[in-house]
Amino acid sequence: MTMRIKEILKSAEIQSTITVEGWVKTKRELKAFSFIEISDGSTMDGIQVIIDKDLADYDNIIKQLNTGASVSAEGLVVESPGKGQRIEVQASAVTVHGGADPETYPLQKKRHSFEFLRTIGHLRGKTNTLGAVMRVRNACSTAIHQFFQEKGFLWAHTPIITASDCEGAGEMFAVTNFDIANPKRSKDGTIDYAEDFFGRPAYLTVSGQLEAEVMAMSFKDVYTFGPTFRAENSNTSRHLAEFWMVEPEMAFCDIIGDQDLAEEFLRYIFKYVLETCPEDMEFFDKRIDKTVLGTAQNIIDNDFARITYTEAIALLEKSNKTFEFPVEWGIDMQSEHERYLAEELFKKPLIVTNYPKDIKAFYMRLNNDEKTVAAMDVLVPKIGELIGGSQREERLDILEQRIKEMNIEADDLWWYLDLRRFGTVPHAGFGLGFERLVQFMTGMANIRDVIPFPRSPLNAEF
RNA sequence: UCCUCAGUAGCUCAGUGGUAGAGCGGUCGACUGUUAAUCGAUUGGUCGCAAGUUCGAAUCUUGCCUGGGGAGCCA
Repeated sequence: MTMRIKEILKSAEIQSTITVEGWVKTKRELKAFSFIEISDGSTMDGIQVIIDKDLADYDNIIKQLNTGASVSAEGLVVESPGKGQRIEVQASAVTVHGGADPETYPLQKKRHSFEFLRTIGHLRGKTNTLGAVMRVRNACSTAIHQFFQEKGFLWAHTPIITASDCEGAGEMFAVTNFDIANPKRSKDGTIDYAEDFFGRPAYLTVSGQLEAEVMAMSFKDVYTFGPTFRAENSNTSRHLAEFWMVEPEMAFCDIIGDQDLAEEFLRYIFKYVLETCPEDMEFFDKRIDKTVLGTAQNIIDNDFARITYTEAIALLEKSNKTFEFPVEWGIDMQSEHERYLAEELFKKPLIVTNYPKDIKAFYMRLNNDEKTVAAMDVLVPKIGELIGGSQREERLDILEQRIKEMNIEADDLWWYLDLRRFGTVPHAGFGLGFERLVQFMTGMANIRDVIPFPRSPLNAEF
């Protein structure tokens, strides 16, 4: 295997002969020779290759080496006399694998809008910004696994297809092998799901949490990291129909331990990415959002603010700001409220805990005041809710009571309730929207630009 | 789904009732160890789609489609 360009730029020895493989970023033709900049996605910078006019078939090769063409170039590594790069390659043999007609190749040597790049999703990974995004995204994934593995968490592969429609986290996509124009029907005309593949209605998962709880009851500390699906007709810069979610779940853990983990987790990831992708992070800070590096450092250096929901409402009430949605105890906080707290008041991530029970899910642990539950949201500037978690209700009688109050079908949850019958224990966990994390970290304004193949309403082209 | 703004050359946009424009890109040439090279010339259009008003519509009206921003829902 040949060296990646990142390695070549870092450690190729002067006067050694190497082979560069990649795609042409720019070509600059001079009279006696040409400069070709080649990149392979391993790093932001390309490598400069000099092709001398003496090279066999020079005119034909140069004619093909337009932006986007694929090429292998063998040559001698030399110190670069020009500014802007330490080394360059004096080509001795060049193979063009595939040209890219400049009349029709959509990527130009200039800035493109992200809206336009979304229309050429199959090519946009070749751009500086999307390249940097994908490398940071990769580093985030690695950091997540490394963080949990170092702590002894078990990576639990929770199902993508689920038959329980009681997860309560949003609209679901149906999964069926019926001919949807002609599904099997009962005598009364309704669709007969007993005849469907699973013998019952099935859906794409909206959360792996309930299954993660199952795994935590055997393995103590577990996490999920996989795709999640929401069918809401939601069109915003922070929603996807298919996104990746990270969900740790810890037995013998309360809401305080949950918050501690969330904070340590985010700090670890930011640190890892700053160490492994410094050029990409500098690029974001310089070209995308000037607060990127400051935000990262802020997370690494400072504790998150921690307040209760009740305190948050009090802060909003005395803020003297007029909100579109009026503030009073019991409301579900709106985006404008969360953003005020995170962006203006605290100017850093904050964790809000102990929300009113009526606005939270059935599985969250009821507090002693019997009005609030042990929920926690991590709110960050610009994104809003990055993490949502809770201590889970481990007491069977109270959980059954809550399920009844919220009119949820308890029969479907028999296995979930069994966890409280057989060796129940206080436990807690949270869910993190992976793309929101990448968005927050890179400063990218639209979540569709931090995933290679975004899925959103009317968008599944690539 | 709601509110709002937009859709004109490959890209980014100007043109707001009277002959469709600029910059970038592409092409050709010149020049130069260049680096989003530079300079000159040149190329390029079903003005989102459909209907309507008008002597005349990119421009005004209506409907639809698509995209951006915001909201809701959520991670």
